[in-house]
Amino acid sequence: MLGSHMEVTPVLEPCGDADHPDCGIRDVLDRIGDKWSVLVIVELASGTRRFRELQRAIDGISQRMLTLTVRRLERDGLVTRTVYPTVPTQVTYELTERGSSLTLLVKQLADWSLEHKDAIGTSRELYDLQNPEQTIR
Amino acid sequence: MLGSHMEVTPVLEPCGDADHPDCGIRDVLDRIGDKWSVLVIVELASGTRRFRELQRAIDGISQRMLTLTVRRLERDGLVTRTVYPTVPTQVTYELTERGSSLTLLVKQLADWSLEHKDAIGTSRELYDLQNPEQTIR
DNA sequence: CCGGATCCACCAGGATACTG
DNA sequence: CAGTATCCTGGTGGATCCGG
Repeated sequence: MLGSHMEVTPVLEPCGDADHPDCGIRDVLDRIGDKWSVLVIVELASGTRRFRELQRAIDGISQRMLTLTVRRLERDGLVTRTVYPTVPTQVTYELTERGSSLTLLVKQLADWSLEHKDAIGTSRELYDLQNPEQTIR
Repeated sequence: MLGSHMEVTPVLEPCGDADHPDCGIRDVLDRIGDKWSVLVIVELASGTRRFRELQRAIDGISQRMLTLTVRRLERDGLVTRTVYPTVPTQVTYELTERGSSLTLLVKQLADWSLEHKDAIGTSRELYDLQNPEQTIR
């Protein structure tokens, strides 16, 4: 304990430097940090959905991005894709158990956000007021 | 309960559509879903850090991105920035209480990732094997 | 040491048209 | 209905140089 600065309770392991190149956090964020993945997961958390149902449920998502998003989730084993040989084609998506375990995390995120949303908004207004002509955003 | 498909326990509220435009999850992800924010938060979770210390601790981050990242965190009230009128300038960054509350979330993310990392890797290999010539990633 | 200012490359993601 | 194929643009982030 001869360090030059105060250390606090190390709830988190160091990561991100050359010695500890990967604490795993970036993995999750690369998976759910994109624009649509969480919304798909949230929707599927309510039950099995067809392609069109997902697209209608998620406002603003393009056909292309829904396809890409759902493919990646399938590749990671977070959702299953079931094709029924009907005509026209019918495809359903469902969370796997692994995917369901993610919904718990997502709920934590949502709770934290709702809890601090207002305060953060206030902080931003104050910051922008005290720092005019800033390009931060 | 006359719906056409099975519903599961609604641990998560619906969100993302026009009726429920915002469940708040995107807010958090816009804040910590970027390339560097979490790493900065993780590093600051161990204690106060100077600008150079942060840059050395976080492998690969450019000066510009560290500045931008830390500014955004400051704007949101997640870190405090303290300037000491020495020469050359000395600046320290520290997590606020709000920022510290985020480290709990980040830890959940890291735990989930480490727990499922291997299985996801296996799923991907299997998927890529069964679906050659794919542009998914 | 701590940045700000510029320039630039890349790619996530939108729009559109077409197919089984 | 459930995609695939193309084209195109805005923004993220890297590299570099400069200044207090």
